[in-house]
Amino acid sequence: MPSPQLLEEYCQFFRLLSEPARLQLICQLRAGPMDVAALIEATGFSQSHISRQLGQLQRAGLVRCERDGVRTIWSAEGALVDELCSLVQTRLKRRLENQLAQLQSA
Amino acid sequence: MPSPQLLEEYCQFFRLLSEPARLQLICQLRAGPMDVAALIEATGFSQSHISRQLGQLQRAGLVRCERDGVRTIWSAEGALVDELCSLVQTRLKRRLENQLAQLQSA
DNA sequence: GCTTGTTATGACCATAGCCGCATAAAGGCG
DNA sequence: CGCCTTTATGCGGCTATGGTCATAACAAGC
Repeated sequence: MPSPQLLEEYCQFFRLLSEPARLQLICQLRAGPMDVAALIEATGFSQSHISRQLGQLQRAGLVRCERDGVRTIWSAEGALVDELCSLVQTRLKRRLENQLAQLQSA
Repeated sequence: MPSPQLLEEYCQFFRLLSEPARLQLICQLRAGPMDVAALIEATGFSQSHISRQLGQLQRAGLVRCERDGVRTIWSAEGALVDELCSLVQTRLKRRLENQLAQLQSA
């Protein structure tokens, strides 16, 4: 079993992804770097909300930014989140398939 | 980008893992099936707390139970969580290595 | 049926964290 | 230096949920 500290780190990481707004921001940025105005346009979230969530993601190293004059261009870092989502998706699919099979055999 | 519904499903799944108590229960059960008394002994959590968390994990299909008389034997289902944690661990390690390298070069 | 031991659940409190509003900070332009 | 634009942040309300206590449901043995 992982140590308590490591367990806590895992949880903090998963918590970042447990918020639809944050996960959506990451996925959006995976399509390519964008500034905050574009993220507002794409997601409909408020400016302050986006800024906060990006701050959290940045501290975790999931996202980075570079300043272009007064604008801030954000981009996603690495494919980790993609891989995690892919694994979860496979799981969700299998689960639905099983439920379907049970219904059909009943 | 994933659809909003799928995004929501991902988040709900990650939220399950974002709670130290739940993740610890899963990891504990990965070592082998146990009943609630053993989980209380191993984790120090209260009986009702454990029961609630196991309920959530069961509804998500991460854990299953079989009754042995009056006892309920719980076991972890599948290696998904292990794989997810392993990916995250790799990430955490790389991140620390980078920070260390930056400190040493400074 | 009654008692005992084990697990699940309803009621409740406390707290964490999202979310918006207003505003501050920072950076460019005339 | 003022002024505007863009982003970050302090404050506060609200909701969701972790956690406990008490109790109900359930199973087994007498």
